Amino acid sequence: MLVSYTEENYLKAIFALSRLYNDQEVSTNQISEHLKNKAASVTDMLKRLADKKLIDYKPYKGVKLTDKGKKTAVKVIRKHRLWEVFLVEKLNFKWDEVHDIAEQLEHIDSDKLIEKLDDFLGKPKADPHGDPIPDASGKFGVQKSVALSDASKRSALIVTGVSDHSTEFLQFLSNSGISLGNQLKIEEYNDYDRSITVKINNKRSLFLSHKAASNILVEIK
Amino acid sequence: MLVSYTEENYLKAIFALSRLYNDQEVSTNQISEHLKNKAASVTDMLKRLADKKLIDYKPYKGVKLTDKGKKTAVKVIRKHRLWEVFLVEKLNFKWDEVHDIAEQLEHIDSDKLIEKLDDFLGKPKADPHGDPIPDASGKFGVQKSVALSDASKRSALIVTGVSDHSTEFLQFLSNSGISLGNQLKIEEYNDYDRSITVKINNKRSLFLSHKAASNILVEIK
DNA sequence: GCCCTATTTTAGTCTAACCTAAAAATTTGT
DNA sequence: ACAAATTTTTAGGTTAGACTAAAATAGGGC
Repeated sequence: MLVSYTEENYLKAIFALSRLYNDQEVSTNQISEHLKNKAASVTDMLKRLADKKLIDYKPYKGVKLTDKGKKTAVKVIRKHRLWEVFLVEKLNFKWDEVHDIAEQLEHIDSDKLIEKLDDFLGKPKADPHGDPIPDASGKFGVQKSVALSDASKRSALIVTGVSDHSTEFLQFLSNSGISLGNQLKIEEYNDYDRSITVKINNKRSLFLSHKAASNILVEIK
Repeated sequence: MLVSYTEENYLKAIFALSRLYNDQEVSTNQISEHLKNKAASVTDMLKRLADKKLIDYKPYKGVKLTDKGKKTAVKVIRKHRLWEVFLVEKLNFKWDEVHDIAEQLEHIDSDKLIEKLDDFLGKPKADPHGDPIPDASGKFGVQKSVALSDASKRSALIVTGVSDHSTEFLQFLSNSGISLGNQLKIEEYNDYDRSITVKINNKRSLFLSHKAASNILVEIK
């Protein structure tokens, strides 16, 4: 069965949101904010996706992707990230220019094309933003930790370690309420002094200097 | 003003048909056959394209592209052919596999992408089928190819392209052992059904129906 | 010039994907 | 526990782009 451009975007949004919120059910409003359309339109589409067995949908209770829906979403993500690598490494785009173009290219429908592109690029493991590229079977490779200051904005992150082991820093973390295993999401990135605001476990917000952020290690969930 | 995927396909069809028929007005039926839509749907779309000043449309009298429409059509053709070069030269697709994929890629909307792709490919002058690639300003290089069915007997001819890009036809050519750059010479011309016999590279002889010959483009050596 | 045939347009439907406004269900606060 | 606030769904409308069936127009042959 064919999945439209628009349906793919909904599946991708649901996949991203469910990762962000600990694999919980995703609500209609979350999707509507993410895609910037009205909640009523989302309900409409959810019914269509449920008919196609791409999601499990119980009215008022949110949605989850089925295996079929997850497979479709992951494939779109694979295509998106491979195209981003192509744009940056082969066509010399800057990493912050490629998103909108990849947003279009990700919907090109040809399995043979994806695999040949993957070969051409040398089977890269991550895109230019550091986000992992799932393999042809849909598996994401093991994550390598990066500094929080280098992490990409849209992903859900897990605190895995620190690179400054001083008592002062560890105390600072403790006072700030950050500990190993916490989930972080970058909310804002200030170009001026490279400070950031993060949300911890989807609850509190916290301001962090670049210095602090550069010493916190995270991996993409 | 934005031009949709579907509108681009209509403009491309009108451009191709008007070239095929000496820049005359293109009829509703010609377009409907070319795109395999019903004539009523075509009329519908012609009105929309006329509203957007992409075509000149007089009911019952056929259509012509305006300068704006021609510019849009040529840009789509440029994109299509550049992507075909990419697919064949970089991703190692065979020349008869690329049409359907390029048909999707041609609608990706980013001027910067086209120009960077053009640079990456070394600003090619023709696609893998021998069709010329217009430059960024929309100019085609000189083209003097004619249909094999219209070529004169006895001259040495070089295969430069095809006018039917269907997989079926390209496969047929491949099976018949005809490829770009081959030298052909017309040996016999049968008035009854306008079929011909050609000699390929001064070696093998091959029988070709008028239909096949009319879709092979050659230039006089 | 007029009839016949082929082409083209009009009129009315359909579906996907959006929208607004109103109703229904759920969650929250006290 | 129940009223208020929030979220979600329903109902009904819009647009692009397709369709079928019927009406209008154009063009060729006599």
